[in-house]
Amino acid sequence: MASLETISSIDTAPRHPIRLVANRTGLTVDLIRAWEKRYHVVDPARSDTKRRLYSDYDIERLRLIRIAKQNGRRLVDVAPLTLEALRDVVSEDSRYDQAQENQAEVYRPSWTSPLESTDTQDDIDAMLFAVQTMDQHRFDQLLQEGLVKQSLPAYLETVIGPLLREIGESTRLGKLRIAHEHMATAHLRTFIGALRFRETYTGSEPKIVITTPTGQLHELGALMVAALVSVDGWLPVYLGPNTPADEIVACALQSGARAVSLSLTYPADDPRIPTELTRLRSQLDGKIPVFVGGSAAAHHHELIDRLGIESPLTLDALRESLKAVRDGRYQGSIK
Amino acid sequence: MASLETISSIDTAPRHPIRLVANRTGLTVDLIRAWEKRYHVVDPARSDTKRRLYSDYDIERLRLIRIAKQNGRRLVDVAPLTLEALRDVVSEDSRYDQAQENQAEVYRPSWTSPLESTDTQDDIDAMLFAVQTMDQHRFDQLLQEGLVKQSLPAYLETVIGPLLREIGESTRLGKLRIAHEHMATAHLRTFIGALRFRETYTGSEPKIVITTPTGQLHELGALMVAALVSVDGWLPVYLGPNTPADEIVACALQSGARAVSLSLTYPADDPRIPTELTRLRSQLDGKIPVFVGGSAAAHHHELIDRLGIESPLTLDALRESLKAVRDGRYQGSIK
DNA sequence: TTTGTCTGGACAAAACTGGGACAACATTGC
DNA sequence: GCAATGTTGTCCCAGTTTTGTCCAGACAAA
Repeated sequence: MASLETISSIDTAPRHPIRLVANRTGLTVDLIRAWEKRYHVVDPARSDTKRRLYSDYDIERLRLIRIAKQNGRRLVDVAPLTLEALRDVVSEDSRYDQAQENQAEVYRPSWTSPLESTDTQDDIDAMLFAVQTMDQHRFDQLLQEGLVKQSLPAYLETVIGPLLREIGESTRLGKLRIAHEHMATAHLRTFIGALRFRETYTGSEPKIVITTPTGQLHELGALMVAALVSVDGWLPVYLGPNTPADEIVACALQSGARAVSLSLTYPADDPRIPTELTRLRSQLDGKIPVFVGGSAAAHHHELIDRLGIESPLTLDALRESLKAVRDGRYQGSIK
Repeated sequence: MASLETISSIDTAPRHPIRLVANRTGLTVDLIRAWEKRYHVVDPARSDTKRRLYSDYDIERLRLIRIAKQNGRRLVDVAPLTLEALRDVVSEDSRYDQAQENQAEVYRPSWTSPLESTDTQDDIDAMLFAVQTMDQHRFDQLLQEGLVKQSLPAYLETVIGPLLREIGESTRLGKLRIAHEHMATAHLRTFIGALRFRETYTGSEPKIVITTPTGQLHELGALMVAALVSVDGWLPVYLGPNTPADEIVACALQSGARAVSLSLTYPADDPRIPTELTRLRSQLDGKIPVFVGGSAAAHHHELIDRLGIESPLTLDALRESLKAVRDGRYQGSIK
């Protein structure tokens, strides 16, 4: 295996013991050995006392295979694939998977496991418990672990989003203290903020300005969008929350952005929103599309339609629209 | 005075008995000796009566090795590593999914002199320029590079702090737009927030609650403190900005924190500050010291003194006071 | 005196290895 | 539908390596 030509820059030097591989991939030690025994999923080098020694390349393979399985692939099918082929399979699944998420239960083949949904709910519950017990360290750990199991877009949609809603809800109902919510929010701000730096930038990516308009102080939704679009080859110009329309325009023009994305959450009926949106749309070159999302976007449905602003209903819909923009296929308000 | 920092600011003077080392690292005395016997993990100096005397350097090594083991490394593999190599291994392991693409080629223009003599003001100017040109990517790059040149505490004190002040000042004078400031602030929020995860935690660190009181919406100062104290072996419970006194108390008690730190910046004369501070001090067990810092702390000098709240003038003074608390040497308001 | 540290060695628990068994479940063929 | 077959995660075993703990007797510190 050491002679495998690797296009990617992943290190093939064998050095990691099996326990560490288990930690990183979320697989059990037994399972890693079983996979090797049955399908030669990996073929680790050995120490002088026959201990298995894995390379970074092996770990990445195992991680991807785990995600592929989570998406319903069979081990037999994915085991022989190269790393590149695995990447393709996984990224393809992540989108298809989410599209199905929004469809009727009936059509769902058995392999889009009940396991997955209960599994993620378990994860979220565990995170809520960590928040409730003020265990910031555990909270971070759970967030990191969850990310191993699926692709970034799927993770944002199925874990982070629901988690944010549940934290908000629990605080409103008094199940969590304000201090708990503060802690969780502050930590998520750091965590989500770091997500987009998992991607590598070449400098030639199209830019997108991401923020929230005046009066909207909650930035996590916008930050999620920034992480999300990074995956699809955008370079976010992230401005944080509460940016006046004029400033958004100035920023978009100066940076040469190809799109603008806003997040609306709370308060939903802020009277400044219509003013700001109108102002923004009118000052921007018509070629720069504006996207609006977040739970409060629905409250301004008519206005948004009238202004010719896009308002995708899911993160996945946003991704698709942005791909059209990026590839030059965007042509005004589609809807 | 030229800022010639030693590569690592860790003291190599041998002075700690084995018991203290065990307490600080969470290892048993027997184990420390066993590791030395079998793998020469450390090679402590000896007193004239053959007692082992460990340096801060040794302690750091042992701490890291313990964490490496928790991550699944084998003792045989990590024992021979240098402190720097250990740091790399550990931070790689605990943040395995954090893409480290910082290996980008460093083409250093001929006009920049060698690393040591580069003036920090030049760095800050370059950062300001990146902000002004909305070059977020470059801004991030400069931040990362600057961090390599010095220790984290020194970096916060000499680069990040001044940078924040200059950005604020420039915005007020109209040299920067609000959009620029937003971009910079949002990015720094992510960057500083991630800093404390350069450190690794064993779970046995004393905790410190860090936040800003009601009305204080700027969190970067508090976040800097969180990053800072992580270096000295504290586990920050970071609550973000704008936390009511009652919630701070609840959080401190629930998490079993050994200290509380607040940051005051703007507005300096908010009438809620005295109320909140008084409330906080009176509700907290007298054994939990409260520290207040930030540019607005001076405005409340008398009150702070009267309440017996600590108000160290520099980040360094804060570190020292916290060390006293951590090692049980704290005894009420010292001043 | 009492408590803590030292050395060297013994011992036991934990972890890893190859091999195999087995139950849960999915798929296929009828 | 139902039975046969295939897939896959988990567990058990016995032998080896690695690692944590304990002990005894000598000495040092408080």
